[in-house]
Amino acid sequence: MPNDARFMASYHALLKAYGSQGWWPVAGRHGGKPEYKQRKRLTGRQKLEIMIGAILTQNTSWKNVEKVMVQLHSRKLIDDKKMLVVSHKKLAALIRSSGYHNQKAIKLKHMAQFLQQHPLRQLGQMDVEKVRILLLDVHGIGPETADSIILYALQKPSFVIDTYTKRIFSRIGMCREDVKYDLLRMQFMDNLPHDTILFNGYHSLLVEHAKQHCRKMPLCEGCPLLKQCDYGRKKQKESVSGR
DNA sequence: GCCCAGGAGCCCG
DNA sequence: CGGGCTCATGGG
Repeated sequence: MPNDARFMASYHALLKAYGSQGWWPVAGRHGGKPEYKQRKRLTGRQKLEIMIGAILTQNTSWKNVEKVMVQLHSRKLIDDKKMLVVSHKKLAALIRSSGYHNQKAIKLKHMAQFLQQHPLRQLGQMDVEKVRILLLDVHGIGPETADSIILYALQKPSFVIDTYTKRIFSRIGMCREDVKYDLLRMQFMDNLPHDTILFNGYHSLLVEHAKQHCRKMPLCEGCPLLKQCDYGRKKQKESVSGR
């Protein structure tokens, strides 16, 4: 299969425009306000925090999740065993502001249960695709959540596809709008070196780009991907030919 | 009030 | 397999 240089080219264009975007927001070890920090090693608690955040942020803005994370910290609930003990009612009430709280409370418990059978230490030693299969088997963990956990918590190279990634790459003409998750993921992984830092940085840049320019209603002015974007070029042409 | 936000499960043909 | 529905809160 030929190597498609456009994947790397888009990365460099985004990096140049937005700069290095850092990692998943992880609270400092004293709890408190989450901040973007580049860490070489993560503690087990930080990994668990990322896994919890990955579930809570499903179809939800991170802003809404932040408040919940502070709550969970102060109740000392960033702990898989405690999460299994606390009642569904109490847990759901605590995570209320992240939305879908009833479903997410169930999902968190399933994940905590999963960690009893497969502790982080064990997952850390496994091959990416193998962990992925295990994670996908957990109720509440779909493909994006699984890849987020693998990439950001386990720090292994699994490319995360989200609505932003699909939106950006379908607009620039590199995939269909309704592309299947696993297909787009494979395209990224077939055309990029499998490097955690790269996958992490790339995905973070896509998030930033989707917020700044490639919104649902796109702001094409000053877009760093304009030159490689079908949609942007088409729009430019229209404005030149009058209207 | 409306729209949207870093999805996933379930049900049904 | 794939489309359609449901789950819920908070910010712009």
